[in-house]
This record gives sequence, structure tokens and C-alpha cells, in this order.
Amino acid sequence: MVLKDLPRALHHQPSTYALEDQVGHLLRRAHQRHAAIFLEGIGPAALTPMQWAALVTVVREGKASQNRLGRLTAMDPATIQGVVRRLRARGLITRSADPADRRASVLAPTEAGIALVEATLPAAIAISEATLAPLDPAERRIFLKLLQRMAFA
Amino acid sequence: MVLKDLPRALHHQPSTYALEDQVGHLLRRAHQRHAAIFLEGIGPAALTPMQWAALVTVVREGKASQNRLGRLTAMDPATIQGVVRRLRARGLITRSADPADRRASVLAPTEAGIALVEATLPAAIAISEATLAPLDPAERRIFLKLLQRMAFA
DNA sequence: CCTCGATCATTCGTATACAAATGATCTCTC
DNA sequence: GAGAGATCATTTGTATACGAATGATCGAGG
Repeated sequence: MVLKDLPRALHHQPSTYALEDQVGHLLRRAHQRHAAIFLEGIGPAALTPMQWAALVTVVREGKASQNRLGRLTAMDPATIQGVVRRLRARGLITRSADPADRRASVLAPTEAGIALVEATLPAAIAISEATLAPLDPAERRIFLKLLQRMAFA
Repeated sequence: MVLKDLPRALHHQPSTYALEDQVGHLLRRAHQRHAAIFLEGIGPAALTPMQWAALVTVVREGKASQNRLGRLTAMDPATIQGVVRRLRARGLITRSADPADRRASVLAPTEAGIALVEATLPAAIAISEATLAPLDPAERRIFLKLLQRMAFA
């Protein structure tokens, strides 16, 4: 018995499981494509998508604890730790003791970090547009609305 | 000058770059949510999404070289190597020499691998449905159509 | 046949991703 | 103000992900 006959055999229905049509596979491929566009389009800033997300969030917030930055960018504490370490190593953010909480440290952007975000913002906008290029404007609105619900449900 | 004023200053337009609205961030969150649903729902098979993708593809194809399996599942050679190693270690697929090409090896499912796919297929289908649960049937069709174009453009 | 570009698989290095465990500290409640 | 449960950050271990380099082999053209 071959795989495509399995659902029929099990449920007396036509086969429906094609990997290429599964939403998980498509989400992964679309995310993969975006990451490739990002790395190609980010230019001299040489940031990864997650480094950009963390940096732009620190600049927007002004300062934040590491765990809070992770929550804002959807990274768990173990993951944000490495991202912050690399941004610190490049002199884009700083870390100082939090006088109000001795467990926590306060992250803040450096002048270089702020300048890099300002210089890179047009590229980031272009990356989002290039990612959405397969869709026309009306389709983009619909897609983003549905994707938002898929992401935060 | 604060970040939210940058686009206005640069382009004389209202600020538009909010990380939470960027398509890359939303794709990542949606993929993240799917992975969590998968790991929760895959049950006793205890497979990762990529292990499932590789296994189900080997079962469907009957046999395939490692690089070909990687192309079919969108994994590069370095990545598929580890996935195949773990599936072999669990006795779900086998590897043999390719008589027609001494560079390549032939991967094939074991009886246990085929049986695991058969037993797990209902869970995999349920996972796809649970992932799409935030959308009603009409929205699902639209979303999948647009996502397909975003993935393969 | 012979060589040159392509392909197969591996390895190394770097960067997410997340579960789980840990130690320090905070906060809430009694 | 003391203990319990929550939170901050780190570390360890496993699993993708991919660029780049490598060595072996293949296939096409001359």
C-alpha cells in the first residue's frame, strides 16, 4: 500500500496529505524566502533578522531588560541572550546594572546603534515590500490580516 | 529625534515601521505557533516537524538520495544530513549504496518507518487543521492560496 | 578517453530555537 | 518580616538552518 492511499484506507476518503500543501510547510517556505530576501537586502549593516528585530526594538524602547526585550521580539530567554551578546560585541547596545532590580540588567542603544537603525530603516522597509512582491496591494492587505490572526491566535 | 519620527523626516510621510506589522515578523510568529502545535500534537511518534517531513517523503517516494530528499523537503545538504542521521538512529529509514552512482546512497523507509507514518497521519492532519483553526473555511482557502505564492515566488 | 564543470555527501563555523535546570532576587501574603 | 511562588538571566543539551570548503564521482564535449 502506498502512502497516497493511506487516508482512503484508514478513513474511506480520498488522499489529502500532500506535504507541499500543508500550512506548516508553506509557512516554513515563506519564512525561508523572507530570510533570504532579508540577508540579501540588509546590505552593509550585516544584521540577521533577529539582530535587527532586537536592535530596532531597543532603539524604540530606549531601554529594556533582556527578558522584556525577548518578549517584545518573541525570543525566549536562552535565545535573546545570544542575540544581545552579539549586538553588544558590535557596540550597538550597552548593558548596565538596574538599580531597582539586582537580578536584571538594563539594555540601551549606543549612538552607533541608533545611527545604524536610522541608516538601515529604508532597507528594512524595502525588504518587507520585496517579500510581499508576489501579491498586489489588495491581496497584501488580506494576506497580512489573515497572517496576523494565524500568528497571534 | 525618536525612531517613530524617522520615516517622516526621511520621506515626509507618517511613520510606518512597526515590527509587529512587518510580514517577516508575522511569518516567524505564525511558523513558531505551528511548530508548537506540531510538537504538542504529534504525540507518541515524538518527531520534529522536519523529521516528519523527511520521513513522510521517504515513505511516499519509496527511495531517494539524500540530496534529493533535501530538495523535496526544502532542506540544504548540511541540514538534511542531521535529520537523516536521527531517523536512521531510530530505525525508521535505511541507507544503502547506490549501484548506479558511487557518490550517492539510497534512502528507504523501514517497516517501522512505514508503520509510524501510517499511525501518525491522522495526527498530522489534525495538526494542520489546528494551525488553521483561527480562520473559517473560506478564509483558509484564500490564505493558503496567497501563502503558496509567498512561499514559492 | 580525457578533462572540466556539475553533483553527492560531509564537515566546520555561526546563528537561531527551545526545554530544562540553576542560582539570585523580587514580591506578595500572611 | 519570613516564607512561597514568580521573575531575571545563564547554562546545557538537542535540533534546525545555511554559507563555505572539501573530496569523490559523474556526465558531457571535444
